[in-house]
Amino acid sequence: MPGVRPHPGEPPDEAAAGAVFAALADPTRRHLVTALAARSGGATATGLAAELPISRQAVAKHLATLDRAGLVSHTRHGREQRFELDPRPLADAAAWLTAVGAEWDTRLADLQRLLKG
Amino acid sequence: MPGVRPHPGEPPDEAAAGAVFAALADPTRRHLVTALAARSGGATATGLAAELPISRQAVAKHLATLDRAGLVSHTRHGREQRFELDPRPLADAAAWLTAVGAEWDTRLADLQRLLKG
DNA sequence: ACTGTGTGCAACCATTAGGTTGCGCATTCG
DNA sequence: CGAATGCGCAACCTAATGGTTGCACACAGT
Repeated sequence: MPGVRPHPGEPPDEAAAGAVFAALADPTRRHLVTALAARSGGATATGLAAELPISRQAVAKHLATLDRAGLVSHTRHGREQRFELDPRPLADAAAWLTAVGAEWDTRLADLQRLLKG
Repeated sequence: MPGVRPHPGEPPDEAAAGAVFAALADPTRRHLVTALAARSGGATATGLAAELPISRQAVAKHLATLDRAGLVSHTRHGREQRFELDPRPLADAAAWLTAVGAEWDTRLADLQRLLKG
């Protein structure tokens, strides 16, 4: 199961997490990610653009952004290029989130322990 | 433990997750979030700006952005305004990530089951 | 009462981001 | 071969973003 399984022991990769957050900051990109998550066979830029109100080139740009964040892998198949989701960086982002939440929780616990005596 | 504890049963809040991703897309904002996670007492804009290479107003803008995303709560204390981390929206973002990862995993499993049998 | 410190508001600036159109090239299909 | 389809590249436009400076106002401490 290569999906999202954050492991508390590993220090969160700030750079990778930041790249993922930046990539997922755009609603269109989030839609593309969910669309790719539902198509295990992968999809083409034109195919994805067909179900969106924007042009193919805009989709291609978004896919390039997702590629730079490591969230997508592209394979040339004849004259068409299929994009497939790579969920591994999602784990880095999830790890960052849980790390911050955990830090907060421990700080809060420290504070309460301090107040109680 | 009010921190990050994603619950698979609940459908992920797309809007909240998107707001969190957009908020955390900026490295300065991520730094502010981690800094606030380490200070359970909260911090002021000027205090946070002191340990950053940018102006107080820039920090204030970032804090306002984090506030809009629900990641921070501000309380006026005399003439100074203290900002405190609110980690709850982080759970929405984490839930979104795990949901996408889980979707991908099941799609992949379906595909492999299809190929094998 | 006066001075200093912390905020808030506004104008302004440069860069990035999301999107479009147009064109040229390669590959598949009739 | 010729037509159509899918991509990639480049130029361009607009709006948003991250940052700055300047100023006015409120509250604290002496």
